[in-house]
Amino acid sequence: MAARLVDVARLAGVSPSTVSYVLSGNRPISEETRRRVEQSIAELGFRPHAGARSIRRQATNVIAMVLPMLSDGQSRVQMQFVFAVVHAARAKGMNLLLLTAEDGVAEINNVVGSAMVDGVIVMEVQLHDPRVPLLASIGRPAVLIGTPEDPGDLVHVDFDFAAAGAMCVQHLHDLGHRHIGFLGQSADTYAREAGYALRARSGALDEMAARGVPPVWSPAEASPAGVAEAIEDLFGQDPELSALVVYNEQALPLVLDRLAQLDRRVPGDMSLVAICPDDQAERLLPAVSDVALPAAELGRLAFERLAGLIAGETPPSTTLLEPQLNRRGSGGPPPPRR
Amino acid sequence: MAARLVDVARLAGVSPSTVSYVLSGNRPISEETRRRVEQSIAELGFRPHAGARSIRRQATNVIAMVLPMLSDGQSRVQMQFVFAVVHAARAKGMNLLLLTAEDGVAEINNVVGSAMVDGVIVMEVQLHDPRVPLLASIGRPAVLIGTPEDPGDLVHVDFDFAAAGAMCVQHLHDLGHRHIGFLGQSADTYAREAGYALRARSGALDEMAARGVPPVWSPAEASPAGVAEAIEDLFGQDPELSALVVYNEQALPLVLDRLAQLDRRVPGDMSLVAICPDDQAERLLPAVSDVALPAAELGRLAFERLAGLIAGETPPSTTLLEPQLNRRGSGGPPPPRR
DNA sequence: TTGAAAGCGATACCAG
DNA sequence: CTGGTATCGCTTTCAA
Repeated sequence: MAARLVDVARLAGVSPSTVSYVLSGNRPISEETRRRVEQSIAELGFRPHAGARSIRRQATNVIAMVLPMLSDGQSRVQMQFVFAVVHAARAKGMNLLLLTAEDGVAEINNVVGSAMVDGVIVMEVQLHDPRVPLLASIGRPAVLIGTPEDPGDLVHVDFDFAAAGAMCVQHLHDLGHRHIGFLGQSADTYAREAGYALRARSGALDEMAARGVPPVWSPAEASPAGVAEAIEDLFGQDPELSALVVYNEQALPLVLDRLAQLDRRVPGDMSLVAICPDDQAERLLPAVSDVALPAAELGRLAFERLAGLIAGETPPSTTLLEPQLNRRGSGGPPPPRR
Repeated sequence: MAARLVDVARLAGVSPSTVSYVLSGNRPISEETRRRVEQSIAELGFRPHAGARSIRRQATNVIAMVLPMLSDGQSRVQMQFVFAVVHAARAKGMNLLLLTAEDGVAEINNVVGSAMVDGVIVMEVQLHDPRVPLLASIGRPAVLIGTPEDPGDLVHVDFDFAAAGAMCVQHLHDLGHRHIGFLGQSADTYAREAGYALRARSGALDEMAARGVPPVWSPAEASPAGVAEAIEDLFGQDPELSALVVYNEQALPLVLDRLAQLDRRVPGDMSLVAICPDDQAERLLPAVSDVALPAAELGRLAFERLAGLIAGETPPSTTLLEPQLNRRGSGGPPPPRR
């Protein structure tokens, strides 16, 4: 039922190869012939069969992206990665296949092994990630979003989370704060060795240490109870806390709520800096100063690196986006001693 | 480099057809032969070439999902659709190809026309959606999430937004409220005739009318300023408002913030019911009563319908999930007259 | 229970 | 500038 290339050829009165060359542009075609062929293609609504094509070409024009584990649409950041990649891919006429991390290594093997995709983007890579050696060994184009402990030669792009954490502390310290807490991701994020979480935390804690600020931190679940607990924990460690670095996009609004409940005004009693997507910090009350997490940019970048690899280029194996601070209403000088 | 079927055959000392039959199970194979073949497959790490396979089979085992326009990961609901579909698909060994709505009808045509995918799921269908007639005409398996004005025979799944809107009003009215406002989606959502937005709104407004409640509503942008404006607008229309139906997941936290700013306590001064994903309402302070938007379930359902169509079944062309109310802390009796 | 061989739909080399 | 045809990797009929 679907028209095939031979049908087009017949209708246009040319040979199949000619039609193929009109399609690919790999050989000069007379104006007249091209017109007839294109006319026939339109008339029949012909589309080259992707599968048939992929067997002779060495490519499918499809790339795969591996979603993070347990992903039920929780995190905005992850979504932004995905959307940025789809859009970048579609803009270049490529298609995106989504894989879930649950089946992990096996699924990656499947889609690249069966030549379904030309390359793979893996997000949420962990410090010791079994997918990393796999990707290294299959030797097909692959890009990591995130930095494993040992990336080998694998191309990876990342945000400099350590610098981001340090920058937050530095900002608050510069405002005069000498008692700063770090409110981080959920405990199990650290447990599974998510690089971004570990690096942001140590970036912050190291900077605290370097500046003589007592290093205080707590993980936090993104629920009212979890946040309340984390904040209590932080104050327990240092009752003089006058500033918080929050790296937990989901918990951020709850942190504001909780501080309000505790009658700590932001920024009057407590200053805040977050590491999170910029539009998210901007929308809060008060708008929160942040080190913006450039998720969309990272996604776009990851795609570009992958496209480069597929095209046979040799992109830089490491790219680290530098943090930038956006000052908003949530930071101020520490309150006078009570 | 990648092992091919013939390589397996050679190594196992059998003919290619035998290998193929071992793979497909379409013909009895002696235990001994099967063992040798499977051994060879494992040894060579052989995976059948998906493209080559798709040209003889009538299927690719891949389905496409069309993302909404302008989607930058804004909406949780949309994400949940996507994740639900990927997971459902992966669980059945199928793969998901993501398309963006920007390239619209053309891209759908491309991927199904070129036999890249066995079927398509379209989300965020609008009342008059050009993709609907297209899908109807190509006659390939397709499922809509959402209900266009004229779905024809197209299989679609949806949440009963009209009933949801009505249920919210009913709940508040039953609590004693006689002045209820509806705070909806952004103005342009209505402008582009998003079915869910229009139906939820008219469900609510009709129910208000039926109960003698003055029908009051306002669209709202999901920003502090937008929400402030919408709330002012609502009070301008009816200063006696004691309850709000909020159908705007992104604005919901901002509504709470704004009411707090205006010194209206929830639920003391103002009752609230939201239409939004349940976990989102649950996480607020106070936890918000809601009519849960079953995004994940809709996504799963959409996939199942599509899988049915691909398998040659004839699933019901319409499926409407019924709303359900979750009572939480944000609803109470109206305050005594001031 | 197995093998030989004819395709599937498009591409690209070899000729002209 | 164009045509014939081998070929890609797998499936499936036909034959044994």
